[in-house]
Amino acid sequence: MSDTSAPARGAATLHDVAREAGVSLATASRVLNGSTRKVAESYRERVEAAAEKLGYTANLSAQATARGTAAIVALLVADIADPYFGQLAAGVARGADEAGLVVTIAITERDPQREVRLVRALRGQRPRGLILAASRTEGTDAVGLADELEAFAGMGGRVAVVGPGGGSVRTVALDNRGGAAALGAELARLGYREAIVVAASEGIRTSDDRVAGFTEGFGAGGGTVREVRRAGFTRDAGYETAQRLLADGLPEGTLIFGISDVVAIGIMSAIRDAGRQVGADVAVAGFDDIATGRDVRPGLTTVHVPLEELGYRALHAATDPEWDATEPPLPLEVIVRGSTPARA
Amino acid sequence: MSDTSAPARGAATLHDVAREAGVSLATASRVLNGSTRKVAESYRERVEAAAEKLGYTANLSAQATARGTAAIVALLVADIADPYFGQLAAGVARGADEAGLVVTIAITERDPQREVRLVRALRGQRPRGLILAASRTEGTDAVGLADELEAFAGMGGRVAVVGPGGGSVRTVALDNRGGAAALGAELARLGYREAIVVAASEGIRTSDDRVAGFTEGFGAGGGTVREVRRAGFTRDAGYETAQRLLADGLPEGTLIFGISDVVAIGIMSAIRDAGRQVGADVAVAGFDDIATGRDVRPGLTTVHVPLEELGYRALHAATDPEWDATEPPLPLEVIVRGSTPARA
DNA sequence: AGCAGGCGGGAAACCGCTTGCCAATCTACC
DNA sequence: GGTAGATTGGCAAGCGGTTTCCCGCCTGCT
Repeated sequence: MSDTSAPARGAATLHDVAREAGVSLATASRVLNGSTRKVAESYRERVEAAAEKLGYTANLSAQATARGTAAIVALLVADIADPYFGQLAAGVARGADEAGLVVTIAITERDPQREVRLVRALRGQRPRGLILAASRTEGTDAVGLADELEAFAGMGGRVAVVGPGGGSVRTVALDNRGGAAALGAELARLGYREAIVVAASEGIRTSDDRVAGFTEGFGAGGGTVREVRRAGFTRDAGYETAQRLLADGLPEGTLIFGISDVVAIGIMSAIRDAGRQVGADVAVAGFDDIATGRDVRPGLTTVHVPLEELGYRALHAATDPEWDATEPPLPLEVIVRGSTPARA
Repeated sequence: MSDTSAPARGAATLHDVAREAGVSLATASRVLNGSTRKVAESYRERVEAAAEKLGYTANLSAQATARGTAAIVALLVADIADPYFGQLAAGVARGADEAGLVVTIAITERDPQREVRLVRALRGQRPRGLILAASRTEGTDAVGLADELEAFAGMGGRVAVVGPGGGSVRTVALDNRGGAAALGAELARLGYREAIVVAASEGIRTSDDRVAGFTEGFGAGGGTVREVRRAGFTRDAGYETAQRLLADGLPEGTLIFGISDVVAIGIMSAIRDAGRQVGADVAVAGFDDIATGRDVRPGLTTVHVPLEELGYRALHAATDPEWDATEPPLPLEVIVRGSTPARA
């Protein structure tokens, strides 16, 4: 089908196109890749025809080498199978598509060491920007992420972190603390008085902020956080922690706040598997509002985070030269569903 | 922190490293990037020290330009927020990481036009391989995907498609038909006699195969597929279709087979929202065994597809020079959960 | 001691594309 | 009709690496 005058071997190069069109390399380049210089209509047509005929596609690597920067944005997530990151990635991908950028993705598996290695590797691509969406741990970061990021910034790349940022990097803020406080307040209003929080380990900002916010809001409403259990960000961590909690004996009417929806859903499953009832018996709340929260029964009470939009914004933070740092944080919204019925 | 003898501007280049180490460009290249040629230990050390000191990272674009091929594998999915693709992508990412490849991802949004455009764009990266995971539509493909893929293969790239493949491309097979048949048979055995299938539009191979297989297996067991409703592959499509189905009147004991878990979960939600019971009242089954299927109640009966492994295999199909096309397809397994209780 | 052969460093060509600069052609105005 | 100025091709020098040769030097064998 497409064997017209097949280039000897491999892809057609700009050279081939130029020759085919009978113009110089420079002219062909100017026609095919955005250049400010004008090219006469007749030439332009010839070049375009030749390119079409040869099925020419610019070699992005060569282009990047010549231009010194690649039309790439790198995305670092903890786990792409996690719906939280999936939705976020969708937003990033949409923005990238609009901006004509390619997105490369890397998985940290929540391992800080790995994260540093990956940033270093991605740096090699000379991407326009780098989006860090893996939950970052606080301060010290003994392993040198900061250095690596600095190096990246030093070569002209922009770094955007979603979630608790800080420092010089651009941050797409998420008011974890405020959202959790609102959730806590609402739950206190619904009549809950005792809560257990299933969080990630201390030092993970996202987790810490949510715990702090929740404690604050719930406390202000007259509730007490009886205990903070440390788990992880996964469904299974939630499941297992809840199992232990249940084994220890969980009075009716207790509320469990899972640090994220994924965790909360694991908790719900454990409760049901133990023969208890989610809702009136043991209430559960989460955070993020991932799609699944609508489909479990009872529905999961949570704080809505516009994940897709978050990713979209992160993309822009990581690529727009003039990014408005003052843009207001995305609004979070408490969503009450059946997993936390009002207490009598 | 890292200001030793900061390169004038931008990243350190191999040039910088060579100069710093007092060796030639060639030697530095040989030390830092896999070369078969040996370099004396003393030189090697000097170069490595220099690289370390300067925080050198090879410019992948330049490397790709010089080598003619990039250490990249491109992944095309319909929707990265969909857990099916998320898990698949996780497998791809794992394999890529092991192989030292970077993965770039693109979203087709299930639009064939877009898909062609994306393949063309990705081609520009000269990736080692391309993984097509977006459900492909049958035959004709008026828009020229085949040509585009051929062009890609022509320049030395490998194409792997997961799911119903065919033609010259490498295929990571999934026995949709057999799996669905097994599911149908099992459900018939459980006592179901009437089923409604909620599928995607005709022409989508994955959907067609599952419908055919299910009809076959269910029929062989004595059941009848009363109707095939056309929807899409999304949760909402399932939800809405089920709503209509319910409005039309759904006799107790009916079984609804959703073409994928995502669809089936939408169906379950619609049933419950309509005040009916999932299970004894209206039974539901899906296909894929996404993680969420465990957490809804009742649990979703489905066919287990090792998605992560599927992605992992796809990665290899798309990159290994000698890929064993005869490798047996991944085993599928029917998983019966509460959404399809045995009928009296 | 003499010579072949292997080892390994370095110069330079090249990968595909961009872009600064030069020069040729064209337009316009006096 | 001549000349200044504006257009717009094309040449060639990069961009940061890789890799082919070439060649000097060290071994080892006779």
